[in-house]
Amino acid sequence: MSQSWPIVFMGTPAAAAVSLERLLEGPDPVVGVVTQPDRPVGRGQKTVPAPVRKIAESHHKPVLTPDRIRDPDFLEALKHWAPRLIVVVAYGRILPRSILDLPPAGCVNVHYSLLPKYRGAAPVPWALLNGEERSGVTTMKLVEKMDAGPILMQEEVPIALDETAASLEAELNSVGARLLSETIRRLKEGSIVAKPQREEEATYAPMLKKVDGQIDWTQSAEIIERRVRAFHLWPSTYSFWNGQLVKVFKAAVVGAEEEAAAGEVVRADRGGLWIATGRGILSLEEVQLENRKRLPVAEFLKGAKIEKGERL
RNA sequence: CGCGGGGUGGAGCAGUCCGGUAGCUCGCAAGGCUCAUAACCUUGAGGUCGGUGGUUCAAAUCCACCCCCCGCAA
Repeated sequence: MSQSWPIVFMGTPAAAAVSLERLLEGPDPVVGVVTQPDRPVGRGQKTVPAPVRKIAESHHKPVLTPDRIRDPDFLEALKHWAPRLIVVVAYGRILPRSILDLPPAGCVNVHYSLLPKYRGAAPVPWALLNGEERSGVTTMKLVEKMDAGPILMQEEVPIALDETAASLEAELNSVGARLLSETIRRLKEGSIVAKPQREEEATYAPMLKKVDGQIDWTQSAEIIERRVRAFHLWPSTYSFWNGQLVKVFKAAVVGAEEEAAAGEVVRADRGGLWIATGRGILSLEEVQLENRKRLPVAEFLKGAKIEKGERL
């Protein structure tokens, strides 16, 4: 009954690449892909193509990487592709009205939260940081205001007690890819009624900064442990010892009491590496010293002469 | 040419500046103590010190090049 819809995909990071791969399986043709220009990345400032670009090129799809989203030449090229629908997943830029209005079926966005909660750039870490019990994926129609468009479909994902940003994002990637193709299928058959978001319930998940990862030991052990899981992918949770950067990749709240100042080492032996916090004790379980490998704390303690009473 | 750190017995590290018989905390093996133990005591096995070349009477250590790993940055 419904014919196939030519689709243009816009996205950049690995999370978006998962959705793109799913779309490439059909049934609708991906007629073009838009992603951010390659940028110098990593040690030695090598220029590496964005994940979405790699996928697109391996499928021999035309790719555009406009420096400026309002570039007239880019808009012309987009029109030339004549998409019926544009799919946007973590493209990294706000789209102007000229693009939103271009495809007859509009623009669909995939967002990793249960909108209207956690609008913005970093919904995954913020959900973990706040100790949420569930997250999810929402597909919506794009409007000019960020993540505020009417909801098409939504699916919940429970958050485990030991969930990290990495594990949750992986889960949301696969749910998101599936929900996206489901959303397109139902859009084509006209069986979705877009539901406006309840503005009064909106919350925001702003982009993280590097310094957000630095541990404030006066916070409670429980909160710090959440930060470790929330910032697992980026910016990672860190502190300093002897002037050296120490990243914490895994930690646990210890059910014990100890008289010590926040940030003081209260134990560093076979039993583990325990640090006093503003409330409770945090056991560091996987750490990485600057320039060193990431190690289980038992290994770390064999080489590092860290002792009770020192401060982080 | 973005900045910087590191590769030393199975693991994590010290030793490198000021060349000269390889050390620490563990692990492993055997024995001992113990009701017992991840505890303690003895003894032991295990290393061409990332690779190649150079300097030197002598190189983990100095010089050159190469390989691999990592922190910052993005």
